Amino acid sequence: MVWFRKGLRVHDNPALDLARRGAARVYPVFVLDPRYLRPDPDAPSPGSARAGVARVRFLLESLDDLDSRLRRLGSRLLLLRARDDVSDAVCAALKDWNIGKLYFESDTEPYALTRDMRVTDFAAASGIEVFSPVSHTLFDPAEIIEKNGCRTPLTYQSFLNIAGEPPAPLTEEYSVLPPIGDTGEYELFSVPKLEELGYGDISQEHVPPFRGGETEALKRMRESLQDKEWVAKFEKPKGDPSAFLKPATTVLSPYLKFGCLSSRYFYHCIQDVYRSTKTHTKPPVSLTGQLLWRDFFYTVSFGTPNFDHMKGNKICKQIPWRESEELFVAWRDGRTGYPWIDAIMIQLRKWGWMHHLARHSVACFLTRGDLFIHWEKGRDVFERLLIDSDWAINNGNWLWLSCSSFFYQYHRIYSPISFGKKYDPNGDYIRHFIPALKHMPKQYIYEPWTAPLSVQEKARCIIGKDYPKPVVDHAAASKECRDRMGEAYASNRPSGGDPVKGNKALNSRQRKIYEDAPDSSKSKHPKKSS
DNA sequence: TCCGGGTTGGAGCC
DNA sequence: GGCTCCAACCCGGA
Repeated sequence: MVWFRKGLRVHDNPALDLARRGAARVYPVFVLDPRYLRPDPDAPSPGSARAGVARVRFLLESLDDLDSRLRRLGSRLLLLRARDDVSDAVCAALKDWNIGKLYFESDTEPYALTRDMRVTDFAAASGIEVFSPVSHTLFDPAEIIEKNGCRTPLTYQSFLNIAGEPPAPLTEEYSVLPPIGDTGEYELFSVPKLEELGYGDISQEHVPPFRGGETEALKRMRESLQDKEWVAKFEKPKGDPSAFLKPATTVLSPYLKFGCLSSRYFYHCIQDVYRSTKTHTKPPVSLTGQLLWRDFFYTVSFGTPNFDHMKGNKICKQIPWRESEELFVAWRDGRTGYPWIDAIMIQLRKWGWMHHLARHSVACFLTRGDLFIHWEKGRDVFERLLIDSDWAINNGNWLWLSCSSFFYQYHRIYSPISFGKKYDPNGDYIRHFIPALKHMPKQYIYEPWTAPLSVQEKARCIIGKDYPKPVVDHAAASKECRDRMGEAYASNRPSGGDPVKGNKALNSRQRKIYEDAPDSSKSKHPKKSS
């Protein structure tokens, strides 16, 4: 049996390749997970508690495509439906079909580790051999950590220093797979339509411009790599987050997330392009650098207990984030009154994808920039709605953007007004995703509350009625956030609670008293005074 | 203990 | 578009 979970592809699929070499009959299985798919009527948008309909749609398209590709090779996808736990369904099929060898791609996410452990325990007890190759990432996270003296690398550079060159992908193409075995009494489902999954009326839901599946992934990759100069000059931080008709990146992330595209194959193809150009950019900003970032976050997340939480997470700054359901919901639903922020959140809701820097803008705004709301709240929204949502990368970037880990320059705050304006002064991106602002003149489109009433009337958009007033004043809110971050950092300093050391840092209360003192401005380094 | 480096800030200047 | 300054963070290596 080949058990598909991620890795929804035929190319560079070591689990599938090992299975076809090792058996006369192969059962390619995918189990629909009710924990992932069960409709949640209380969710803020159609879908399950874990996934919005855009990502469910992408998954179903990917399964459909995988099934067609397997059928072309004389096989097919055997789709099972778990009643509750996926591992139970796999174990039942292993037993009922009398399987001798089980192959699946290794998955390092906590949910997957628990699920897979149940299956491997059952297999061991039943005398079933298990093969679980690493092929979702360039490297094996466990191996990287071991090479680093059993310490998890916590900076990109230290990760690069030990990573080296990734293994080559499997490139052998084959025209036939062993046929499927006897499935006995099992009812074989075809891939369901989204409409059949019980998400209610989804006819009004926007269909994202990205279609799931390996076929689409390979096509998209080839199109991206065709422009060799673009590939060679790619610098991630220089991309335009407001570009939506033709995004500034490859938008291969959803395909990498589901494994429709092999990261090793993609890396290999980029290297091919580099060989044909005189010069090319390098990590961290280059295209290969992006794949290495992905592996970096997979490695750190694997080596860090409670990576997806602030509490109990050793690498995460403990910050007293503020509770505000009202502000949180305004952010989540694209009603902050800052058009740049709201347009991005609406793009997320509709497309399940936004440019990386757009994600930065809204993540900074929610956390350390303006609202001072917990990054875990934002993480949950992204995790549910993004079609490329990936546990390691999503959590890693929320830690980054909230200045909780990896990145600490909390005084660098994205302006919800000027950051978008420098890429898109006319506000076309905003006009596209927020129709209410379509006729707002460009000089007011990023700050519509400053438009005179006559202008608002002419644009048929009254602020406070047709489009919300800003929920906070950015200048004041960001100043307050900076102060709060400074206090939180002071409390996090290891020497903060140790009275023995002479150079102890001031805790937040002491610091406040110190800074309120009349002549505090004379010393630039209060923490050094003893 | 010091110093250089850190994928992606903003504002003002040329 | 690129430079500098702003105010100042943490980490890793020496």
